[in-house]
Amino acid sequence: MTQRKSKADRRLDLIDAAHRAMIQHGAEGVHLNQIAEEAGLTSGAVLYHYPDLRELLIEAQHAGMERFYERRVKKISGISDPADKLIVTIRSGLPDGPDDAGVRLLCELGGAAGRNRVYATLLTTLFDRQVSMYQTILETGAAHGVFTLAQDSETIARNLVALEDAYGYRIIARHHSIDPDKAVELILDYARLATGNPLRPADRR
Amino acid sequence: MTQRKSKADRRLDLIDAAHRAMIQHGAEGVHLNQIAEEAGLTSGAVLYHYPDLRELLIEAQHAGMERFYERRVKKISGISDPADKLIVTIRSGLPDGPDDAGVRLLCELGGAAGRNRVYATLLTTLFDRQVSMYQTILETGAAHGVFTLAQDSETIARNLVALEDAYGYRIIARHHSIDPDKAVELILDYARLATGNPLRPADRR
DNA sequence: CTCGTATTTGAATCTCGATTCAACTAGCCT
DNA sequence: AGGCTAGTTGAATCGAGATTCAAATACGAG
Repeated sequence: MTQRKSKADRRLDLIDAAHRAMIQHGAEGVHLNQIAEEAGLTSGAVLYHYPDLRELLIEAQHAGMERFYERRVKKISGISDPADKLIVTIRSGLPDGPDDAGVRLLCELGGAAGRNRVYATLLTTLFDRQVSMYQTILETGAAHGVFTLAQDSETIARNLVALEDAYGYRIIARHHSIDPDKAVELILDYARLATGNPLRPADRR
Repeated sequence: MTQRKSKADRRLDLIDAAHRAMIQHGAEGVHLNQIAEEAGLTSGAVLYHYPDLRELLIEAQHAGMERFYERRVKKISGISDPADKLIVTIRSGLPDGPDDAGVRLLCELGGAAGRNRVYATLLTTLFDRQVSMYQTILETGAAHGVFTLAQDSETIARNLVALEDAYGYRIIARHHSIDPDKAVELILDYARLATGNPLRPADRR
């Protein structure tokens, strides 16, 4: 028999297992047995901890989203120059490539949000948090005089997050001429107009 | 017994029925019986025409996408002023509201595209066609001297389509402060920077 | 009008995943 | 050590939906 764990520990394991299973089989198409296998348990054990599967799936989505956001925050935390920060932030919001697991899951959620209010709320919250993140960067840059905002910071921030989202979908769908680098370039083209800053990526200065 | 139809006619009916069923039950969650009911037939009859259900679903998605695109083309076909045309085009790419059936289906597809190459291709094609549509408008406007493009037309066009897509998702997810009007405003804010044209919506001139 | 066949039905069957639950056991408590 | 209990198993059951197919029938051809 698999090693036993406390209820709390096991639930954390299961959230993780469900997350991995969803990435492989789709947010909505995932099966109980796939989650059980991913956790190294049987379906009965999963049900013991989560009699309602939907609850587990929601927690797993929530965790995945949190992870995505935290990683972005961490990546930019050490950067002080607003222009650099903006560039790195844009890059960190895009998938690494068509197989980026985290972003793929977010895309799946986007599709389900039309039918599922909980997912819709999760995504809306994530969107708003990302907007705030960008707003902070934009306003800091404006205060330091490196950005000259052509529009109010909320408008720019929303458009930046929107562009990120949309190009994420394109990359996941394997658009032949839009890869992560190209997407960064496209988004930066907007950011340059909006901030009045040339925003040269670090490796080209 | 339901009225009999020729193979070709019935297949058209079924594509339509599948489209309606997908809108109600989700692009991937839809069931054979739901399609049959929508078509006024039994499941056996559906299978008779489409032994492989996936083929029907793909054709239905294709049809839905075509319809979406054609409607946009029609809406802007009578407009000659490039600024007006741009504004109307932007509006026509957004859902009417959270329950807009056509756009909801497209959103579902976006989620599935990560796992399904056919859907990915369909969406990529749609994206590129929309980009071309915008490029034409932008370059016509530039040629007439009403637009002063801040970037090459492909960049602007791609960003416009991307913004449209992303705000479509937000609207479908019922973002509390982004409705179709607000989304148009946000996209126009970018379009103004990119075209150098004030782009006043018709009702405010 | 009648035959022949393409289309449709509906009931039987199949499939597969969810759900239940009695039995089993790992690990804690005393 | 021995018992207690929470966690886990696995086999049985359930159920929803897909699939099959013989029978029924609408409709066109001749």
